[in-house]
Amino acid sequence: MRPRDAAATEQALLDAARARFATDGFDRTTIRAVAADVGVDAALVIRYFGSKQELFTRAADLDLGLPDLTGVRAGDLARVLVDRFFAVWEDDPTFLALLRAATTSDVAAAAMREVFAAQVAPALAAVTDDRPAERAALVGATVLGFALSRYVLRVPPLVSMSREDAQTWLGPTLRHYLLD
Amino acid sequence: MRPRDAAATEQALLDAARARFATDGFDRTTIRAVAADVGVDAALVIRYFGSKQELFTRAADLDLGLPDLTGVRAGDLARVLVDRFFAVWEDDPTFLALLRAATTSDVAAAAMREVFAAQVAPALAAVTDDRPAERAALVGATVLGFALSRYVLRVPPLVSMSREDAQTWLGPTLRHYLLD
DNA sequence: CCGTCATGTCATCGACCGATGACACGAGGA
DNA sequence: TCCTCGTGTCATCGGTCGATGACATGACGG
Repeated sequence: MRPRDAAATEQALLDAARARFATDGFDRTTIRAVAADVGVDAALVIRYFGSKQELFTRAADLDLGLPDLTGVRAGDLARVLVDRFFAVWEDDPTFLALLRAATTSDVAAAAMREVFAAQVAPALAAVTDDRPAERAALVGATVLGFALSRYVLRVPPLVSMSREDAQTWLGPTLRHYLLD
Repeated sequence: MRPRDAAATEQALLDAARARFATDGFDRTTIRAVAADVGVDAALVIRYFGSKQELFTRAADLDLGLPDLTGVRAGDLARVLVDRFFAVWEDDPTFLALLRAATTSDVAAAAMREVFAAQVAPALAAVTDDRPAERAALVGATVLGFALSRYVLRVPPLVSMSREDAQTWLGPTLRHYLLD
């Protein structure tokens, strides 16, 4: 029996929503399904979050956890970034939810740009001061393209690629965008 | 007054559907809207294509027009590929429609994989015979990430990037994936 | 033991969508 | 001229969704 605990219920709804948004995208995710996953009535979701859009905004709040790259040696950059990549994409459905939603929702696309502007660009600015926004965007595009192909499109050679191989392939690309 | 020409009407519906799918994605595109764009009744769309899914499949049939890369010098590879990139993404809404749909539809994702397998991989196999599938997938991921960031997410530094700059940035990456 | 309020449910609304089948129109041939 | 058939329309169905507001329930304090 679920205890009558609003905070816990709200958290459970956010978790369920993240999972649904990640696998189904924004449009195909229904408030009814999220509520059913948690075992409550759909009306409760609206009561807590006001609207489906607001539920998404709350569920897709994202922290990439990028470390301070100041002083990281050039040779270690790729390893650090690719490690973060796998942590963010494989251990947490949030980014996948955001990506799936961003292709059909302006609000989600704006949220994604905000992640770049607030987290990626500042972190990478510690590595270079030549056209940092452009370089950060290219790194972002690289990461998104790899994630899209591997986790969404499921292109076979990328699905089965080991983390080490990913490191080996992506490393020189990331270094090129950041340092060349 | 539209002449009563089934073939022309069907073609107009396919064009309108491509445009709608490209901007709105699969779910938000309605048969009613496509029909209204052409000026016919929604029932006619169903009569011609059977279902919305089938309409999409017909509309998203895609030809990348990749040239034969045999004998293209390494220094020219990037230019050729980036040229094709812009032709495919900026002059034709088909790929954008496929990309938007692929993030929320297994059928569209499968269609995208098919494009890789049938067009990208064979074309790039002419350049290398060391792990060609892996290399082609990485090139594809690069291209998709750039397109996603530029045309869908509209990340500012990429939106305003000139073709020449795109060439300069992406060139070494593509060469790395194809030749290193 | 009772009342209150937070927590959660139920019934329902209005809108929209994909799809169906019957019907209208109009050009071209017998 | 009239009939036929290709082309397109109309009315409608069944279903789903987000959202709303009234109502139920149960824990906790007095």
